[in-house]
Amino acid sequence: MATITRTIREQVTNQIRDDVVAGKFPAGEPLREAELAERFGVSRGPIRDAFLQLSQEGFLGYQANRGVTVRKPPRAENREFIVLLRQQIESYIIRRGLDQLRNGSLAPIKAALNDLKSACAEGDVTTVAKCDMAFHEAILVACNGDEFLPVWKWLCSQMLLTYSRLQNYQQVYDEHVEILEALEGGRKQTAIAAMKANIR
Amino acid sequence: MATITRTIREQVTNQIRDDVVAGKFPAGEPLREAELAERFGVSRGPIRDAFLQLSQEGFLGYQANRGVTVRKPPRAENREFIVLLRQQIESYIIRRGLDQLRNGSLAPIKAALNDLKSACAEGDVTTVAKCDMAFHEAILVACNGDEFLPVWKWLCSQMLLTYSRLQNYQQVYDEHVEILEALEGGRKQTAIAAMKANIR
DNA sequence: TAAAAGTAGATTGTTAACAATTAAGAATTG
DNA sequence: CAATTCTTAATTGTTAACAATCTACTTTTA
Repeated sequence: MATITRTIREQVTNQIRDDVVAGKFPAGEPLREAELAERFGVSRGPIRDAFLQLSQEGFLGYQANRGVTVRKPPRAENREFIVLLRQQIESYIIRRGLDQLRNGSLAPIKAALNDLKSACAEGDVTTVAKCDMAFHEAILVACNGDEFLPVWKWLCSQMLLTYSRLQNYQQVYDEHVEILEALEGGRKQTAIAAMKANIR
Repeated sequence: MATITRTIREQVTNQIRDDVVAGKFPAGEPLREAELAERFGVSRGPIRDAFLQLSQEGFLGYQANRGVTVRKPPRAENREFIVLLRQQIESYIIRRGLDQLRNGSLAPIKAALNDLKSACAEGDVTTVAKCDMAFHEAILVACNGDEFLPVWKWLCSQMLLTYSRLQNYQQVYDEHVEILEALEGGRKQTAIAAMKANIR
């Protein structure tokens, strides 16, 4: 996945996020600073920072003086609406930014697709989910959509809390190939349609 | 405004957010931990936490080892889209949650409206902006929309970075009265329409 | 002179000790 | 016995010292 992490806070944040997505912590149970600090072999500082950030991202719930807990996934009706919002954001960014997309900027997207291919072959749900998001994020960045990354990430977090995706990894991969090809050919409407179909 | 703050991190976060909204820091200029720590008479810890949170909220931009800066407001075209998203979220929450709204839950909304009235009389843009948002937030909470608060707040932050609202405070207040009356009467469509007209 | 390498100061990142708060059970009181 | 008040252990919040990193400037070198 080639994620460069400058600080140990980022490492810890990424690790905890992955663990939450992987369902390693029971939803509702509190996460203890000291416990995780010991597990990672660091002080409580970076752990606290990670908790704070992941609360903002929507994975954890925070209460003053009472710590954090894993958030429960959104109710089905709300999830539908969240999916809709995410579709709209990605559509908007492609519609507005695809034209400025240089050929060189396709490289990160292709790399993300490649990671996704490996993950699908591997067959690990969590990794597939991560690579799936990374692919979409690469598109957003390439289309100058950085401004929307925080909202987009929040929406993704809520979707990831119930990533009950089809088991057919081949199809997951194929859908993304379709998106990339449309982007590459500059076929804006096709790309948007393929992207919408993929987000669910 | 009656905002209870348990920890000094919350106090500091709120204060800095207000100052950013009030335009007290020039956009692009870095904010220094030590400087603000001294100004508030606290250590750097809570300041760092505040920086981290406000970065997530969209007010500040963060770079590892290089601190934070005030974010530039979104470009006009993006702002339009942000407004659209916020309208959709508030519409959705009212549509889905107004029916369950007990009469007792109207109290916080009325209180917020009262605060807004004072702020409009006072005539301070920043306070009006804050009370405006507080009113909408009260509605979202009353309609069980807590789940969406983080995204909603992010969208608001981006709007607040360019709060170039009409100078007519009387109209601002009147628009909100209209919303409350529709809610009170259970006229869902009217409430949604009034709310959409108010968000811009 | 221009580019590269080194250096000092400023700034952020991390740690560990200390303070404040919370939660749960024991003791007390009516 | 039920409700309330203490007490204590666990946990989070805050602080200040220390470490790592970056920035701008100076020095070196071709």
